[in-house]
Amino acid sequence: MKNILDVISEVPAFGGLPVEQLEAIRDISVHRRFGRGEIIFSDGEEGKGFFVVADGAVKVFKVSPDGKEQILHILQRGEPFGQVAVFAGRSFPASAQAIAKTDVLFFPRSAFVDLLSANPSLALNMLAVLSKRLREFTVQVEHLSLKEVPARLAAYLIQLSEEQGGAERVRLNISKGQLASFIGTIPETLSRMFAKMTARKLIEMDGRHIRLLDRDGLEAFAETGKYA
Amino acid sequence: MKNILDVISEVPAFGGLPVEQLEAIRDISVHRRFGRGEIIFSDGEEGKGFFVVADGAVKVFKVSPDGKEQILHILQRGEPFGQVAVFAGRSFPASAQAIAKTDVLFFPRSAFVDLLSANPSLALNMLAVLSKRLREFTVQVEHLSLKEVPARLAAYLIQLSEEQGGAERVRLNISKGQLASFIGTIPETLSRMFAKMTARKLIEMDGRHIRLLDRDGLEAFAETGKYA
DNA sequence: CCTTCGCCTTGACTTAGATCAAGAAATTGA
DNA sequence: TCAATTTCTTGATCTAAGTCAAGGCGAAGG
Repeated sequence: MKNILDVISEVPAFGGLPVEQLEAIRDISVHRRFGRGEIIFSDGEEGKGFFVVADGAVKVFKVSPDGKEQILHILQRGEPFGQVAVFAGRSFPASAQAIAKTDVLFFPRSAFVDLLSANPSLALNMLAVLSKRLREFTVQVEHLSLKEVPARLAAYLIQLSEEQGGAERVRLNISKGQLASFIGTIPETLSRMFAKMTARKLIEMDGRHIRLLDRDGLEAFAETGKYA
Repeated sequence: MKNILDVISEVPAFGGLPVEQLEAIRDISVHRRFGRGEIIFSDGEEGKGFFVVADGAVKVFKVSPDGKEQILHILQRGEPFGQVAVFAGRSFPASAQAIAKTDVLFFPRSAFVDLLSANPSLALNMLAVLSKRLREFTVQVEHLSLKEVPARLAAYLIQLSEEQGGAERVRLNISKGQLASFIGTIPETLSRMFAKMTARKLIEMDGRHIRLLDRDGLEAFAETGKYA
């Protein structure tokens, strides 16, 4: 893993802070490492602090009594998770698991709250981060409730392409099974949708690589769920 | 409407603040009134500030292209809404409508951000409010994705009873049509579920009043969606 | 008091997507 | 490198819940 201060300075939530601030943040952080598949915390567990992904990737998810899972968020380098337990209610509202070998920084609650109290701009940054996550949730609820699976998948692919610089050829950063869980369906259904979109010449698939052949078609598809 | 300072002092987000603080908050607030059915803001619109319900009730919702709506939140007196646009991205992530004659207090962005900067404890309060809402969203996503309609309805009734002091007889504070939209279904389906739960002697209905006859049964139902 | 309008309920039917089952590919690790 | 395990795909079937259609019922106004 890189120098901790470098990692911290690249975290959006800590953006625009003076160096002394970043050093103070570094000084309260604790480095921890998780292997692929390791649980970082579980739904309902008491949270003594929150985390930032330094390297690797983490999924945050809920599980139903019969074992089906819904992924709420996939976190990459620089993204914080577990803050809800720090600012309200103390318990984690979902579970978190490393989906690759992962380095995280842990920030103990009280030390971090002290920093916040001394630092309005850090607090405003955190408000921005939580607000962004709330915005993402509104989209997730909208999708689950008002859109069908093909539309959710199309929207995901377009978003993925945007994250990867608008490339025509995108690479899934998670397995198809995980993707199914993220968009709120099961692998069988996802597989059928990929087949259907391929047949309609909207995409072309090669393992984890997907070529977006008809972005306008996909966008129309994401909007209405109907074939253009 | 009551004295503005009284309203502000009862807002959880402003809890525990000294009087001068509350007065400063009052001094930047703008009182506005909306009739039943009036739109307060629309999805995507630029947000110049956020709101607190002083009296009445507000729904925050998303609409699909074909007009179906999903309610994200019902807000009662003292609850803030529209903060996301203030702290991240500037546009409102959903629409808001008064569902009764409603008084709101409006807080302009920059004046409020100034207060936050000067006031770490106000910022911490806001972090707690946003975190609470994030927690609610995790439950909503879990319900939409992993539970069936009867389970979502049972969970809603139990929550409603808790909000009304654990009473056995609860009163719906929204119409059944709105309730359907809130739990992510349509009025016809909701109606059938009520009929089924009544037949199973889990509840007894009389207009907007519902008697919870078998709380354990409902809780089991909320958990598994199966009849105990 | 009766009429009207919005809200709710009930019935018949359709459908998106889940489940069950089996096999094919791909990854892992010995 | 090859066996083992996991992940993905495809087919057949099932089911929860949405759609369409028709009536009932209660609150609000003439």
